[in-house]
Amino acid sequence: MKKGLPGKILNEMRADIIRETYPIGSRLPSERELSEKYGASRFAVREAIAILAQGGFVETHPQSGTYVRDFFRHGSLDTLVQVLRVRKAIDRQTLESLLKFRLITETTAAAEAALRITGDELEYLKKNLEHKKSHPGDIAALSESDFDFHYTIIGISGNTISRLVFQSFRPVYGFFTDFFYSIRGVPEASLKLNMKLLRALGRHDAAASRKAMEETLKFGEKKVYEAIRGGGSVILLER
Amino acid sequence: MKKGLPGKILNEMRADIIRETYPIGSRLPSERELSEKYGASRFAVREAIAILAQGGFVETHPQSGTYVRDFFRHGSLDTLVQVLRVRKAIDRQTLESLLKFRLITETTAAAEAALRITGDELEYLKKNLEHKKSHPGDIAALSESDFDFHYTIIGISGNTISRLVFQSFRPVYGFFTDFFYSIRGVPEASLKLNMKLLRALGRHDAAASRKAMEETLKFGEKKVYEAIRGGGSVILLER
DNA sequence: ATGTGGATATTGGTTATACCAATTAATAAA
DNA sequence: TTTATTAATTGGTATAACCAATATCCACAT
Repeated sequence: MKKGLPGKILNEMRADIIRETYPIGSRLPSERELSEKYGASRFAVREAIAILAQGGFVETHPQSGTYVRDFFRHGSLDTLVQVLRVRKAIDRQTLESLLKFRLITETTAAAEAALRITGDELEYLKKNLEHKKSHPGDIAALSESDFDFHYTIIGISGNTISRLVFQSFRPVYGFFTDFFYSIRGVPEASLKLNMKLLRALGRHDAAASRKAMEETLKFGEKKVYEAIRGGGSVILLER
Repeated sequence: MKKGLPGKILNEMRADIIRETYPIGSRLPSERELSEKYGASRFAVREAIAILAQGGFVETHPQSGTYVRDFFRHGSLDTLVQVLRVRKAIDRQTLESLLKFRLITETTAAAEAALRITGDELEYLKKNLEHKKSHPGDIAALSESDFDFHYTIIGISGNTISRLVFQSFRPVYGFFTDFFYSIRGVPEASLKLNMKLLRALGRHDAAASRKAMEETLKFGEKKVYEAIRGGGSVILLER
């Protein structure tokens, strides 16, 4: 994250854009006005705008103004993640996309990982689950371990693209897992499924690993869908 | 892409970092030195550095300097794409990752698309292939149509994540397709496979669509691997 | 009343200069 | 040799100013 004064301005402006305080297509106040509003110099504002432009949130027309772009249309994965961060909500279609995406990429990753995993890597995953086991009530610890567990398996699978995509979601991953692990019975059941997966990886059994990952993810899907049943088209991610 | 003077500086500096003219971990020259080197003001340099920092290429330590980060480790998908743009080369592992990734995501997308595709969308894809057919020798046209064809199908599938990931590769997609369509016999064979896929989509046959997409992508893989056989660990993407 | 041309104010793009605070390097003192 | 002090360097920030292109508005001619 960007630090300092320009970083503060950046965050505020980005939030204003995402919350549509500045609607798509509208013109932002001039740099001079913005600098006055934020009590900062024009350059702090310019730096923030430059980064917003890079991120696909605005586009600048010299001698005319800076305009809000359709960031859903022109944005990247990082844009989506930033939108999720600010809104702390996800629409149903994007949630379904995400869960389906995880299913196909991570089951494949598990199968690949089974063929490649080393003793050290097995040991690392084992420690990860032990840590989970020893912190049954600590949601934050469970969340962090969960990310690490899945990220590590994708890393072992060797697929650079999947790894980078998964990495992109790190800033909002906790939104989902905090919610998930707060559901009664989930930490225990989840740990059990993780251990099943770990054993399959230890046997270098690709088919069983794929199956175990599928079970793990489908269990997660099921619990999440149950919890948000009737939640409308937009699902809040805040606790 | 960033325009103007800061944009020029940004591109040069990013290229220098990616080419390891400034090695990972090293300190960049001071802002004052850089501004002199590029014949620009310190602010133009600062704007460029701010964007580089946002992209995970550098990190700034006040009163000490700006240092090159390990952008492969901390970077996102966009980082990888920018690296490919500059290097015009891809290592074997990343190429394999990319092809495998496409296979699992796009076969699934084709199956989903078959269930959702509308008459207008079918018509659009049909026109796309007709355009391809009428420009048999025009590599640039074939490349652009190819991206559009696959991107449209992913869009129809409704998976937002897959769509955003595919979108991220747009800036370098041509590197691959320009190479691909230059191979003798490929344009014709590829078109034939695309048409088979289109027919399957038209019948709303998910299984056949998945199969046809698989054939299309595996044909591409095969041709690419044949062409780069013995090409070492790094494959050049330049023509 | 309407359309047109041109003066004027506004906007982003860029530079120059300056000061601060913290870090680092050089230097002097113990 | 070690420590304490000083000086130079660095990124962070602000003010002021000018340019060139754009948008706006008003006077003028139709």
